[in-house]
Amino acid sequence: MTNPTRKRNTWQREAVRGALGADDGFVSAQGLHSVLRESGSPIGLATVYRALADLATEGEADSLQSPEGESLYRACTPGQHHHHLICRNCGLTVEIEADAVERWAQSVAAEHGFTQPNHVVDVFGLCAACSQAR
Amino acid sequence: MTNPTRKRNTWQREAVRGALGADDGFVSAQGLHSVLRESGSPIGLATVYRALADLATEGEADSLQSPEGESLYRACTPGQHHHHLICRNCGLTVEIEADAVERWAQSVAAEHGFTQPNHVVDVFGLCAACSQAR
DNA sequence: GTACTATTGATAACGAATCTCATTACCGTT
DNA sequence: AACGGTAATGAGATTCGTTATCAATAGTAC
Repeated sequence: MTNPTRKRNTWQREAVRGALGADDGFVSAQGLHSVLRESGSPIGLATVYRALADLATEGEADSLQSPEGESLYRACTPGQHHHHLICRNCGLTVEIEADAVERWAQSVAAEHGFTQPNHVVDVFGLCAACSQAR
Repeated sequence: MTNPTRKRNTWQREAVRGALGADDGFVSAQGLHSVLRESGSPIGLATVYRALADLATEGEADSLQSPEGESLYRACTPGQHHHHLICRNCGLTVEIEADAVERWAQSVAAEHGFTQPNHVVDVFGLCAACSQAR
């Protein structure tokens, strides 16, 4: 049946995946682009945006909006649904489990007749280090 | 001591407050501006942005980011901390209590040494009506 | 190698939100 | 009721993150 080509492997996508995995916090598309360029890669900005969007829809990356409205991305272990504890000063991120919250969101949605709940649960704060530095 | 003037009452602010209270879902600044203009008000867009930002900091309005990154506002009863269940199709909003989630956010932040937790807990879904319409 | 076409990337376009600054008008004071 | 200091307004310009355009490039199947 000559498997129809659906996705091609390019060094650009690998570069984005690699750079995303190398960072342990949330990064913006522009930030990631800068990092890649500074490390010598001639990758284009639009490509970084596209790669990140793809990774996010494929479940290989988590995405969220910073309080300022920027889209931020972070590599994650696929298949796992989890939330984050993020330092609003240095960007340090801790993955947190929230089974209880999952169930709560589901039930609260169902209670009011809502379907396809898509919850946003993230905690921004100051990490221990940044707290002390003040 | 001739109490120094700090805030002035203008019909523009009242108009924004009124329009915000008249809507029972979350609205964008631009949306609210359109509504006001269509109802004959010559209010300016920048003023709507400023009024909404003020209302939000004064605790008279809740604000959140839509999944698309837009800032949305909604009138709320001051002093009460609550979260929302929002229809991503029609904007219908239900205020939900989440004491359990409050405590969870606090404790999870403390567990990891984070201070000043500022959690974002909102559930987007399809309301009963919009679910049926599909 | 060749052909087909998904992907790339420089740049233009878009849109939400903010800034500028001259004008307006609120409000305490006279 | 008029005055004056100044907060507030608003039209337009500006910023900045993100997406669209489209010709050129480069995977992949054959």
